[in-house]
This record gives sequence, structure tokens and C-alpha cells, in this order.
Amino acid sequence: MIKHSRQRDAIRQNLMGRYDHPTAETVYLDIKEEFPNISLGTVYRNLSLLAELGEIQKIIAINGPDRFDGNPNPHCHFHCNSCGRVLDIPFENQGAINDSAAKSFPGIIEGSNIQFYGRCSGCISTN
Amino acid sequence: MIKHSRQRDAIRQNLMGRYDHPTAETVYLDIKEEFPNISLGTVYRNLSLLAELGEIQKIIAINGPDRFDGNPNPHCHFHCNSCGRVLDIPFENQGAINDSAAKSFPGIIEGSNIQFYGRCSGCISTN
DNA sequence: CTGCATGCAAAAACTTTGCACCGCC
DNA sequence: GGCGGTGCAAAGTTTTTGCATGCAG
Repeated sequence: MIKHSRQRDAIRQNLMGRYDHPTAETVYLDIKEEFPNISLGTVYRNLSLLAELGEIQKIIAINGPDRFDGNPNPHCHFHCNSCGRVLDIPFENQGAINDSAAKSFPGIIEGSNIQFYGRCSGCISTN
Repeated sequence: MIKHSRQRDAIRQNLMGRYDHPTAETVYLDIKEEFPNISLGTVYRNLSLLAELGEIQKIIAINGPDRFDGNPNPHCHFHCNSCGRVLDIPFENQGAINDSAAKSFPGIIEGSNIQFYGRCSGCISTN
């Protein structure tokens, strides 16, 4: 049975209110202003729990620590090779892609993880 | 300048001859039969190098260590949530997906990483 | 009260790196 | 011979976990 906790609330709320896909460390430092005694372990525990519950998403990166997304709906991410930022990317047919892949695959496809990489607009203009 | 090395050859060859997407550790244990003195560090160094050179691919998993694929051509992978195996999955239109995503994205999309997850056929029949 | 959640710190899991020696070119 | 590669071990990075205490139900 899952009990309510202020720390988890704060973590959930922090993640819901931002769109920069922070790492556990970043969330930790942020929450620390409100809960100076919170520990990194608690942040990891709650991020894992919330991801399991489907309230948030865990984003895996090619390099560096995992990131988290307060938007639980399936969508894609773009990783900028230049600045390292992770951006949401509008992409409609994720379900269609799963179906398409399922046609020639002899197992059950439950979902997919689609990540794009390249250079974001900010890094292009800055050059 | 890159020099030839027997260890790198063995690593490349090991990876080319298998389709189970091993971890660095697995490759290490395998190569060890031929080169009892090879070190895990050397395996990591060469896997990274080969991936940079585009001769192999690094596959990142949601859980657990990275895996490597001797097939350098872009294709998708399926991660079985039950047995943990990583399988190749035939999927044609990866380029089309990149183009589709690029239409509404203000940056440069250089490539994509598409992973599916679910249960493989072996795990379905075993149940 | 009961037991899940927390804080703390230690440990685990995975990967990288410094250094002295080895072997390719 | 020069310099990149290796083996070894130590260290780095990220995440998990054991345990005593705290707090929600």
C-alpha cells in the first residue's frame, strides 16, 4: 500500500511544472530548497515509483544520467548533440509504428521508445 | 592514427558472428578464452572505438548495461521485458519517420533510435 | 500502533582512466 | 624507435539499498 508523502508530492509537482527533462540530481537540488533534508536516495526512489505508476516517464540517454518527463503520455524526444538538451518532439503516429512493427514480429509489442538526435534550433543559430 | 591489434580483431569478429546483442562483460568473457589476459578495460575501449568508427552499434537499455550490435546498419531493436533478450526487429521506414518528425521540428534531425518492448515469442509460449 | 517513507551512508553496478609496459609500423 | 594499444587497478559516475527513525493512516 502506498502512503502519501510530502516529498513525493514535491517531486511530482516539480516535474509537472517544467519541460526541460531534468536528471534526478537536478530535481534533487531543486526540491532541496523546499526540503533541505531530502536525500538523493529519496528522489531516486520516488522517481522510480512514479515512473512505474505511469505518472511520469523515464528517458534514457546515450550518455549521461537518466532524465525524467512529467508528461506521462507517449511522445518522442529529441536529444541535441550540441547542447545536450532534451526536447519534446511532436510526432503523431507512434501507435501506427508499433502496429507496423508488430506485423512482422512474432512477439507482443507493448510499446516503443523513439528518440531523435541532431542539433536543436538554438544551436544552429548560435553555430 | 589507428594501429592494428589482435584484441580488437577478436572483439570485432566476436560481435560480427553473433546476433544476441551481448554486453561488454559477455564479450569480455568470450574473448577471454582466446586471450586469457585481455582486460575488461580493453574491451570497453575497443567497443567504444568501433562504435565511433561506425563498425558496430551501441544499444542502450532501460535497465542494465549497454549492449552492442555487430550490424552497423540502422535497424530497430526489441527488448523483452520477460527474459531481457534484445532482438533485431525488421522495420523499414526509419528514414520516413525521421522525415516525418523533421517537418514540425525547428532543428536538424540527424538520426533516430527506435526501440520496442514487450514479450518475445519464446516467453509467450513458455508463459 | 503499524508499516511504508525517509535520511544517511555504504555499496553496488557499470564504465572510464592513469600508468608502465608491450608490440605494431 | 616511436607511438598507439594493452593489462591492471584505481577511480569516476550513476543508481540502489540496509538500517534506524519518522510520519501517515
